Amino acid sequence: MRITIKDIAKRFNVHHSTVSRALKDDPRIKAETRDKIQRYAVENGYQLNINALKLRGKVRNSIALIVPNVNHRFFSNIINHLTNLAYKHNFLLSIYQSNENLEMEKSILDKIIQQGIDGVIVSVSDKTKSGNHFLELKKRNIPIVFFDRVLFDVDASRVTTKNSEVFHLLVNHFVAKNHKRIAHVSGPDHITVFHDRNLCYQNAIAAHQLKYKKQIIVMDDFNEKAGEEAAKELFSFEEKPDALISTSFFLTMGIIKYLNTNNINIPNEVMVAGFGDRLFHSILHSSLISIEQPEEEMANTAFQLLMDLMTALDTGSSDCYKEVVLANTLLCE
Amino acid sequence: MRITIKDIAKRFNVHHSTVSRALKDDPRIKAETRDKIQRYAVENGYQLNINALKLRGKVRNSIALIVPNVNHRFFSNIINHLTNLAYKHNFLLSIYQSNENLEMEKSILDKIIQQGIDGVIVSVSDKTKSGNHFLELKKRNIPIVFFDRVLFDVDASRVTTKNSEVFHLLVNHFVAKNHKRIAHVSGPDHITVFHDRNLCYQNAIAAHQLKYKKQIIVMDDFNEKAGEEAAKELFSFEEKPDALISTSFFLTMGIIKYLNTNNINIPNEVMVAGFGDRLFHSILHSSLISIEQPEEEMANTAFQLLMDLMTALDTGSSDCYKEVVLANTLLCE
DNA sequence: ACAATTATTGAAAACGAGTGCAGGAAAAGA
DNA sequence: TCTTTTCCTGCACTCGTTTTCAATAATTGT
Repeated sequence: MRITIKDIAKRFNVHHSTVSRALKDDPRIKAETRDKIQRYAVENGYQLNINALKLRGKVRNSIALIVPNVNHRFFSNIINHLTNLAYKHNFLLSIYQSNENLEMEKSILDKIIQQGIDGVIVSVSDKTKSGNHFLELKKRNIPIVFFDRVLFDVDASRVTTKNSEVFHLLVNHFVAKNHKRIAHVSGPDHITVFHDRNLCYQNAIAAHQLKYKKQIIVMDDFNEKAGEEAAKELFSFEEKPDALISTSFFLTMGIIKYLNTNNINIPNEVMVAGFGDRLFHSILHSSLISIEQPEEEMANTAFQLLMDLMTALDTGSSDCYKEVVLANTLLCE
Repeated sequence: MRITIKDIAKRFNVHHSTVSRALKDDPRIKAETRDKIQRYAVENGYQLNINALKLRGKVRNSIALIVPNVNHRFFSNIINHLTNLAYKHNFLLSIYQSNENLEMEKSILDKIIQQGIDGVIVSVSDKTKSGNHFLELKKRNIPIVFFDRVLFDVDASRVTTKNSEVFHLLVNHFVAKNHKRIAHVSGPDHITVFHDRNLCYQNAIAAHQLKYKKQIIVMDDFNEKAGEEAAKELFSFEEKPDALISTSFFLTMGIIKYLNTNNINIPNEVMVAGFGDRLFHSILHSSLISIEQPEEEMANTAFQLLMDLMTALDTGSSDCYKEVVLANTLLCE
């Protein structure tokens, strides 16, 4: 069974407060007493009960990371970096997956509040349109950092990426190769990342004065099947595209699958650019163009912003929410 | 700030024990009192402090899942299923990533013990050779279920898969197509899953009385680069293989990349089978053979075994550790 | 030798919630 | 009217740890 400070106290016929002090190297405790208590504690695998500390509000060492799905290179990269950061700073990073499900997201929030989490880094599900359920965190002064898919109706820090340059470069690249019928497979506007990408697509097309403008918005699951169907739809049009931009990795998978099975040549008949995963892209097809998100920088920023919010809590300063916008980059061959 | 039971008590000039009972629908509390307290609690977003309960040992609702890396289809599938199961059973599933790092694994265990986790489902890192650091969990009566990569020197339940049939079928399949120089790219024996696969490879080769037997054991990171190098080594031999079995997804990626860049035709020159991911395999190359692990069944089993261990704790029964071995399956087009 | 200081430890309250037991008030029974 | 029951609520302790304050013992200074 779990050994407590009182067990140790009983063992040496001292008061448990003495043990508490001995274990914390309090100079007031006699060296002899301190040493024997510390030795005994180590030998018997004493671990303090953090619930007792949290009850007294004396500890801040746990961070929750909530993502829609770990099964996604962008998020798993973020997880890798944040895991390392947390380890380095001696925090415990607990990861939660909302499964793109609003009810699950709410349930996770409820439960981590109960557990007494000290800070939250979150990318919301695609069903999340308002941030009401995040207000419970605010009430309890639990700092929030949104990243990638963010909400604007909650006081919190935010890290996002912008695509204005990247879409311009991309369209430039296509046009230079004489591919001017550029289509866009994306997600609905209420998800912030897609909002930006959709807008940037429109702008880039307009800036180059292209007539062709076709956008498929996938509403439900951004999976491989949806990608296949989006491609199918695009190639059922009279004017078929000769360039594709896909804003989600699994959609890209489906698109590639459709193109392969229908013997549509990449990149001669159609050039393809996708958000997501350089590695897979390079294995899948050498001429696939990648739009890369700066995951490491995002993770670093998100972590730093959370630390800032936490120290702001301690020092009592307020109005310390920050917004950081990073730029995505283009990677053609 | 966080509202407590005592705040509510003060508001209505009652004792906090009355509030506690009112919130739990204790029939002894007058309906009128109960209702107004409950209403007030809801309106003010009262959430009980689970640390107070855990301190008294009155609650069991949190499970930790520790995996080497979420960035792996097998593990992310396990995560998906376990997340759903936990949600259904009203548990909080916290996911931790050890980054294939023993020190991190230890640090995670330390911290989740502190947090007061109630049960652990774990697949150990590739650096983990002994289970000493899991004994701290045992001391505290925290039940453990190992899955996939398991340890045998710790009292715990275990879920694994076996490959004896699957390797026989696979070699059969290769031989039937007249591919008899079958090589194996795998990991070191101290990782249980690779131990089984290596053994099954040897057995299957022996059973078919094939002379060709070449095994590349990747020791460090099972990443794409290692796969590329393994393939390079295999094809530097005088007797080149005409069939490959890869036991890790990222190794397969690297192998495919090597084959593609060196214009070695799949499946004519070399047939390839890989553990991992049917979806990616099918996109990568139509003739890729997949060895599929029953993730959903594993997740279900692991969860059930953990529940069993927990109820065993409550009822005081002991010696309830179980071992479940599931079978992997072959998927050739 | 007596006061003043220092070294060392103990006692008790606090954090939030649950619960057995006690007790007062109101309602029912005699 | 008096007793008994029922209803409702309060008290006090518990969990593990920290921390302020008090208290004793030992040591130093004069």
